[in-house]
Amino acid sequence: MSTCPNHTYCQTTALNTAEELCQEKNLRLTKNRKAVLELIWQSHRPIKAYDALAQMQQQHPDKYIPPPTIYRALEFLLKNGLIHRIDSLNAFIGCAHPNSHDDCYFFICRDCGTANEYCTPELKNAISHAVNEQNFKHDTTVLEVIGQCENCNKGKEL
Amino acid sequence: MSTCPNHTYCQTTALNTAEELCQEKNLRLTKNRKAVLELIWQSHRPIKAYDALAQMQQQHPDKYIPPPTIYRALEFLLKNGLIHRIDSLNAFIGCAHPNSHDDCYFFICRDCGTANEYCTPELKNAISHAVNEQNFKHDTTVLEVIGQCENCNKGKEL
DNA sequence: TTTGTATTGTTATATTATAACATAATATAT
DNA sequence: ATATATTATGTTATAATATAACAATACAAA
Repeated sequence: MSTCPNHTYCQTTALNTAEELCQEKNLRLTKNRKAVLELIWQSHRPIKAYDALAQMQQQHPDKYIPPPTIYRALEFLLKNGLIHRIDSLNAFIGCAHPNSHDDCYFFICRDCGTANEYCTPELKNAISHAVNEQNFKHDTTVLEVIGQCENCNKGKEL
Repeated sequence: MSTCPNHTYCQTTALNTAEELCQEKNLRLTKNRKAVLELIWQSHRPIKAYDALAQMQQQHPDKYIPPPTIYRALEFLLKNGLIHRIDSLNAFIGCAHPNSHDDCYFFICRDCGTANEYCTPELKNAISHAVNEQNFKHDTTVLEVIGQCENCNKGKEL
C-alpha cells in the first residue's frame, strides 16, 4: 500500500468535506450516496462498481441490492467531483481535493493497486501546450500512469 | 472529420507497414487479423469491438461470427503495437507509427470522433518528471484528452 | 511425417452498465 | 398545512463489453 500514515483521517476528512461541499451546493448526500462514498474511501485503491455492490450486499444480507443503486450513487458522486473514474480499470476512487480540481492525473501501482492523485502545474501546462499547438478546444483529460509505486518498488508490498 | 487529405493512403500505408512489421518479427498477420485491422483503419475514429463485429458479420452474412473472433484479433494487434485501445471509449484505433512508439497520447474530438495521436517529447518529459518526482517505476501511460478538434471548432463538422 | 505450437471454432458465461417505469421522499409554492 | 413539482429510489429487465474453456484445425519445425 502507498503511504498513508492514518487512513482513518483520510476517510473522515473526505466524508466531512463531502458533507460540507453538498451543504454549500445544496446537494443531497443521501444515505446511499454516503454509503457508496464510504465504501470508496475504504482504501486508496480504485474499487469496481460490482465489488462495492457486493460489499454493500454483505452489509444488508436481508434485501437484494440491484446495480442501479450503486450506479446512481456513482453518477452523483462523479458529477459533483467527489470521486473519479479510472478508465483503464473500470473502477472508482475518491477525490482528494473535490473543491479545487479541474483535471486529475493518476499514478496507479500495478502491485498494490493504489492510485495516487498527482496534479502538478507542470503536467497541466504540458497538456495545455499540446492542446494549443493543435488548436484543440479542451474539455477533460484522462491521464493514468501505470507502474510500480515507491513502496512496492522498495519491496514493502503491504 | 479531422484533416486527412487522402485516407486511402493512410489505409494502404498502415496495412503495408503492418505486413512488413509482421514479416520482420515473424508474426502471422492472418486473414482475420488483417480483416480487423482493415476495419479499424476505415477511419480515424476509434471503433468499438462489437461495431467491428457487426461489420464483419455483414461482410459474411452466411456464417455467425462470435465475439472471440474479434477479441482475439484485437489482442494480437494490441500486443504487437498495431492498434491502441482508447480506454475512455472502450474502443480501438490504428497506430500511426507502430515501429517507434512506447506510449501514445490521444486527442479525441467529441464532435467528429477523431482520435489524433500526438506524442511530443514535451508531454513525454512532463510525465517522466512526474514519475521521477514520485519515485514511481513507469510501465505505461494512458493520456486521452477529450475536446473539440480544430476542424469542428471552425464549424467544418464533416 | 510426426510432433509441438499457434490459431481458430464453438459454446457458454462473466463483467460492466443502462433503460424504463413505478413508487416514495423531499422541496417549493400556495 | 397542502398541493404540486422535483428529485431520489425501487424494481425488473436487458444492453454492452469481454473472457473462459475445450475441441478442432492449421502451421512450423524436427
